[in-house]
Amino acid sequence: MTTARTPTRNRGNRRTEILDAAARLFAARGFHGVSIEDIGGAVGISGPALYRHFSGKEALLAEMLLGISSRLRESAVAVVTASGGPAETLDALLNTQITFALEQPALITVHDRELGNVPEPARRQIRRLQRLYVEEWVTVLAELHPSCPAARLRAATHAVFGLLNSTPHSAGELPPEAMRPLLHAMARAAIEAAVNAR
Amino acid sequence: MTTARTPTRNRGNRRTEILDAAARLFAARGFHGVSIEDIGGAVGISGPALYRHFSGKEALLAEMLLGISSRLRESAVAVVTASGGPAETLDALLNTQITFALEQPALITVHDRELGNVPEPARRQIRRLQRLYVEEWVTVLAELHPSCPAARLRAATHAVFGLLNSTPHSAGELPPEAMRPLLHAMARAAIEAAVNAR
DNA sequence: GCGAGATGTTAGTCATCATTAACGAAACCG
DNA sequence: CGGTTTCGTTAATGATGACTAACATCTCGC
Repeated sequence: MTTARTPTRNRGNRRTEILDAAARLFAARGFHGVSIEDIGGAVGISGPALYRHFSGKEALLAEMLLGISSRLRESAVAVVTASGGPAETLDALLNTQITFALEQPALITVHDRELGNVPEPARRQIRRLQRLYVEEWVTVLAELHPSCPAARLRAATHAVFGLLNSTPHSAGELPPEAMRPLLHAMARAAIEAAVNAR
Repeated sequence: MTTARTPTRNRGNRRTEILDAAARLFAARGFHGVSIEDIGGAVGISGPALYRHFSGKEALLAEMLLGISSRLRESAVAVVTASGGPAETLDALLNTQITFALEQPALITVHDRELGNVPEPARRQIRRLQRLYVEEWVTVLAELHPSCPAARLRAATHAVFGLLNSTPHSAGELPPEAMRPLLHAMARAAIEAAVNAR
């Protein structure tokens, strides 16, 4: 009915298009605050058509979170293996996380709010990837500061994530070109302070 | 039926008891992920009894967020007016925010996730209180660093909130006695770095 | 002792929503 | 072309959940 849409070249794009729209909606209103109809509407199809692409709402969320955490983890691994010294590695880790936070604020938001709504086979896997991601950071920090206990490094890492992921809240305060070095400098300084215990 | 409960000395406590339980549930599963029945069950009453205390689920959330943001704002005002120099004031602001984040992680979580579910008369007021709270911080920071543009101070403030409010994620990594000075040192260093632009 | 108010309870009601069913049409394959 | 796959559509269906109604009970002020 809706004229000749979808020129068939949308081969695998529908899925990612749906995932993108759903991420925005979930970030804005929460998983349970968004209906299947809302998600479909956001990409121009309506309601149950989603079931041609995903087996259900929870499966859609699971794939979304799995995608985010594995992308993050992969980029961290890439940075760490390609590395020169640990100081440059830390810099690169900061840069990738900042880029992600600035470019995909919706994904960042969903990533640390909605894990509880993922059903169990996938949840464990996502948690595992998240843990591995944190451990990449902790390992690099431990190389830089071997005398600092791991628990403190882990706590500091979480705090830095909080700092960097605050961008969804401060959207619009500064242009991204200014935000990027600001976040980098703040995070670096915070890490230094965390490690130089008293 | 349920024996002789509620010795009548629970005069205004039921409301706050309900608000506490609801905060924990909302923090864990999100506003739409929690039913009226769940909230009632968490305080030993069941379901529609809540309507004896609140006019509805959204009103309950509104009162919760209003309470949080006005408490935060009040404590900031108290700190600022009682102040010696700006440096001590900033320290005191950090301490109150850290105390709040460590002692009431559920409230912190709800506070920056669920504003979108508050209906409109109250939402504006909560936003206003949040804005005023941020401005208390920005004012103090501006006294300390007059040459730094306000937009940058605001962005830095949001980033520091992200850092301090990360405690719900890092729960259990360190005991609160260790967490408190760690967060304080990290936040202080991050602010210094933010202000010493390049 | 007794009406009133406060606080609960259980049984509807009415929406919303995820999911399924049954059906259509375009594109691709042969 | 004719059949199959792909991607949509619009009706059910069945749960769940917010809110209302009708009905106790308990404590108090008097």
